[in-house]
Amino acid sequence: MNITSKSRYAFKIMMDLAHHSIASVGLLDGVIAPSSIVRRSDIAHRQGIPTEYLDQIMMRLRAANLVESVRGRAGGYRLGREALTISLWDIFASVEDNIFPVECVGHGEPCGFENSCITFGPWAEIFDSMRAPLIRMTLADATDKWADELRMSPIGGIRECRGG
Amino acid sequence: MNITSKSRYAFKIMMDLAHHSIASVGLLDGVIAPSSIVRRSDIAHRQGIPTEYLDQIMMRLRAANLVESVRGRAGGYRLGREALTISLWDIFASVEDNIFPVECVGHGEPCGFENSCITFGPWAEIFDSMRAPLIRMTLADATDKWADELRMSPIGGIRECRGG
DNA sequence: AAATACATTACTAAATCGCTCAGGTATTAA
DNA sequence: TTAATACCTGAGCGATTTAGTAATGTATTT
Repeated sequence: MNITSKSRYAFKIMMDLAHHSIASVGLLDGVIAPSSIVRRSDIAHRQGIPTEYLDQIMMRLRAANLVESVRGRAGGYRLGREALTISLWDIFASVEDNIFPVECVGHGEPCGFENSCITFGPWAEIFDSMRAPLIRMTLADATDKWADELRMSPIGGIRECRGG
Repeated sequence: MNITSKSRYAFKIMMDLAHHSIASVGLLDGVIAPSSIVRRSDIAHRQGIPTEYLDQIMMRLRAANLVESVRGRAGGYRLGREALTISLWDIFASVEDNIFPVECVGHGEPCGFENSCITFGPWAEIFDSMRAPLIRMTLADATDKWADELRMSPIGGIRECRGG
């Protein structure tokens, strides 16, 4: 399962958006207000992502309907649907080019050696079992479980953190 | 979880050795005969791995005690311990340089932004949950479950299969 | 119309991957 | 003893991918 910086950044972006969606929920009793729009430059600054690189990642997230964009002067981004319905697999798969490092799994292109390859059978099960927890864990899970860590300062941020 | 061709080859190698270990089991009633020694050139030929590249992978597998080598004219390799005690995680981790694509997980080196990083918490759980099935699945599981696919012709093999 | 946002394509330096090459050491059958 | 065959090690290299820049264009709002 190939997870590159695109996935790391995409995850940060979605967590940032989810955090700001939460902040705008429940303004009226029982009413979910529309998620507030977050400027891309704010996300880029807070999460330490080069703005132009963030654009490329946003393009993919948008193509997968994971985010919605609002153009114009007061534009920005918001979540494309509820955080509860967005899995980490959705996020990673939408931005990675080759999330399956084994050709015979995923693309569906037969390599022609299915019957003689000693490891053809196992790989499908291996990736299924690795993908399962990613499908199970949602963006809402992540924001809820690590809510304490979501205290993002409006300025500053975490530019130098190359990990998460 | 980075899985490159080193893992793919290593998996093939271990499956090949496991298959030939099985073949030498039970020669005497209730007695496990020592695993037969498999020549590296045979493995390379059967599994379609460049011999010199196989050497490098074998070096790592040996360092992790996943294989034993026997030097000399009739030398070769055999499993370092029972297939039942070798997990896929053991195999992949032994040959991959950067199996964790996120720096703050695995190496234990703090990046210094643990308290402000929005995704620091989730990554540890994500990788734990992806690693778990790899730890759970053993080489013996793979050989048992896909025993039908283990009919390896002594000559020929599966050189061209780039996937598994 | 100016400001600010998003959209898109092309390009590139650096790192990694997959593999080759060259040479070495150890062991044993004959 | 010696030839044969195995394993061991490090350097190097082209192709690919990654991560990020740059330049330019389009859309919307104040």
